[in-house]
Amino acid sequence: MASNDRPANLANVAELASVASDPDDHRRACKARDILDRIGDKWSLLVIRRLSNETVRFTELRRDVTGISQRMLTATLRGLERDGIVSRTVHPVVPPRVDYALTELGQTLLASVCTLVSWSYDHSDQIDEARSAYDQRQADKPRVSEL
Amino acid sequence: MASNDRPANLANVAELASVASDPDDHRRACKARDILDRIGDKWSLLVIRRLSNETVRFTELRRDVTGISQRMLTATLRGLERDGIVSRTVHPVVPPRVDYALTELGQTLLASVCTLVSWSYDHSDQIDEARSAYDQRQADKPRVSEL
DNA sequence: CAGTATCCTACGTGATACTG
DNA sequence: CAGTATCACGTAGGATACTG
Repeated sequence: MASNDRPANLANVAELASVASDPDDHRRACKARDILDRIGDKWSLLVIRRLSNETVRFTELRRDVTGISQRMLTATLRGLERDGIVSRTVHPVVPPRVDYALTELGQTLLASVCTLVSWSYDHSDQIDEARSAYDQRQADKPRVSEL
Repeated sequence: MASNDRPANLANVAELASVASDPDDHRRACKARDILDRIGDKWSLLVIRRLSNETVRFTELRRDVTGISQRMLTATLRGLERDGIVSRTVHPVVPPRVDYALTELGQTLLASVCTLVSWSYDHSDQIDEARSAYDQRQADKPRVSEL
C-alpha cells in the first residue's frame, strides 16, 4: 500500500531549486520533490499542525482534523510515520491506546511550513483584490459574437 | 470554469496557524487555506519556478514544464493570473504572441516556497533513513498468525 | 479504541480534434 | 501560436461494515 500510495499534490515544488540548471542541484531537486510529494498532501500538514507541541490519540485527531475520514487519517499517519515525521506509540492496554506525536524532524518541518502559511496571511487581501478584479474583468468582457 | 476548478491539494495548511485556538486567527487561517488551495497544486509551482526572473511564452512553458498538458497549463495559468501571481500580456500580432511573467506578488511567493524546498534538501537524508528503517521493520514483522 | 477491508464515485489529468 | 472543447481513464478519497 505504501508504495502505490502517491497522491498528486504539492510535489514538483522541489524543482523550483533547479532554476540554476546545476546538474547536482537537479539530483537533489528530484529527492526534494519526492519528499514534498508526501508532506504536501491535503491532510498531512493538518495533522502535523494538530500534533504541534502535543501528543494526541487517534480518535482525538479524527475529531480535530475536521473532515478527514478514518481511512485517510490512517494513511496519512502511516506516511508521516514512515518518513520519521511523527512517532506512534502503542500502549498494550484494553481498550487500545495509541499516541501520536511529532518527532524532532517533524518539529523542524512545522517551522518551515509556517513560512508559507505566513505568506498566505500577509497576502490574502492582495489576492482577494486580484480575484475580484479578474472576475469583474471577465464579467465585463463582451462575447466576441456581440462585438 | 474558474469557480469549479478546485483541486484537492495542499490547502488546509493554513490551519496550522490556528493552533493557538485564537478565534481571529481561525478566520485568517480559513483565508490562507483558500489561497493555498490554489498555489499548492501540482503544476502551479512548477510554472512559477519557470517564470522566476523571466518572461516566457505559452509554448515555451509547455515545453519546459515537463509533463504538463496544454489543458492543465492553460488552467494553471488562468488560476495564477486570477490570483494576481502571474501577468498575461497579449501582443496583437500574427501569429499570436502571449507573454507570461511573475508579478511582484508572485516573486514574494517564490521566496516563501523556497523555504519549504530548502527543508526538503536539508532533511532528505534523514527521511531516506527513516523510510528504510520503517520498511525494514515492516518486513521483519511476522504475520500475527505465524506467532 | 484503533484500525483494516471493500465498494463506489468524483475529479484531476492526458489525448485528440478544432478555431481565431 | 495560443488557446477551447470533448472524451476517456486512473485513482484519490469518502462511506460503510467488520475485527482484535
